[in-house]
Amino acid sequence: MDNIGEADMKYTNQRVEIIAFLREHKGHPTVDEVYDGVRKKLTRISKATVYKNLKFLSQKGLLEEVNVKGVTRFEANFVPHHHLICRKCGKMDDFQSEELFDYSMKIAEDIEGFSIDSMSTNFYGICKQCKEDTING
Amino acid sequence: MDNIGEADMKYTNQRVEIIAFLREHKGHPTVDEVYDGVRKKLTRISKATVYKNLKFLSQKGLLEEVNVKGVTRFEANFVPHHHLICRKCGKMDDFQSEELFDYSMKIAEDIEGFSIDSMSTNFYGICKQCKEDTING
DNA sequence: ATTCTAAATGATATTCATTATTATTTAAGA
DNA sequence: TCTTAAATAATAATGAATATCATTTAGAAT
Repeated sequence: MDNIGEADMKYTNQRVEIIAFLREHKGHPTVDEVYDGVRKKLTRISKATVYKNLKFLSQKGLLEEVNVKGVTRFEANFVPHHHLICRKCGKMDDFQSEELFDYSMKIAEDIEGFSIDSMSTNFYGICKQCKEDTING
Repeated sequence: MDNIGEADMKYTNQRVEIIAFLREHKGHPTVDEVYDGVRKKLTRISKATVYKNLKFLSQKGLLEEVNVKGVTRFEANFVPHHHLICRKCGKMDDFQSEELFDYSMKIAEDIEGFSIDSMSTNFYGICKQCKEDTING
């Protein structure tokens, strides 16, 4: 079995496939996208199982839940990273910057009343595709 | 009438009160909290009107919509700021740092394919209250 | 001030993402 | 292999958010 963590839980095919799918698809899939993807390998999986496991695995710290424009998405990328979010289409890309991470965490040291353990920056703007769409009508 | 922007729209009592409420309550209220608050002044306001206006005013750029732990919240704070988010209770506090804003936007200049116009940092950790609750049982 | 009308509201119905329920199945330890 | 708590599949239930539509109103025109 592929090691997907040491948490106290059963390593069912459903969980293994859900995590594998998210590791192969970095584009912050929605529940339905995970469901459709995993169903190619486990044709009989229930959508309720996908919902329960995405929530369960997020609580266990094996996944991360994000929300853009009211849509819930999931990712399994645990290298500290930031997000580029398009105001128009809602697309969310990852963006790596150790420099920004380090700087931000240093700022966080001075914050009182909150024990900060991680951070992530959201950059907002318009993606290349949407800009082109606007120009071309 | 208090100036709440120059957008092309009717300045109804409902909209004025919703914006006023959010300016007086910086704690990122939920739809229900806005509804309960505004109802003290406009007892006959419909919750559908609150929903419609929160969405409408967000699209007009007069409010901002945020999501924590699957709960939608709104704010009217347009001074650039960051968020302190408690992993346990979901509380979201604002945190100001012009320094961090400037640094991040400078990093953003080098990003290609996205025209960045704003940013906000989310810091994750445990708030004072939750830490005390953990210690005291 | 009065009239006019597109826009907004209130009340309610509807939608649909998410959660709960429950009988059945299964992972993993004895 | 046996045992059992945990997980799954199928489906029902919930509830946040949206749509519908008759009524009202902000703001412009007369």
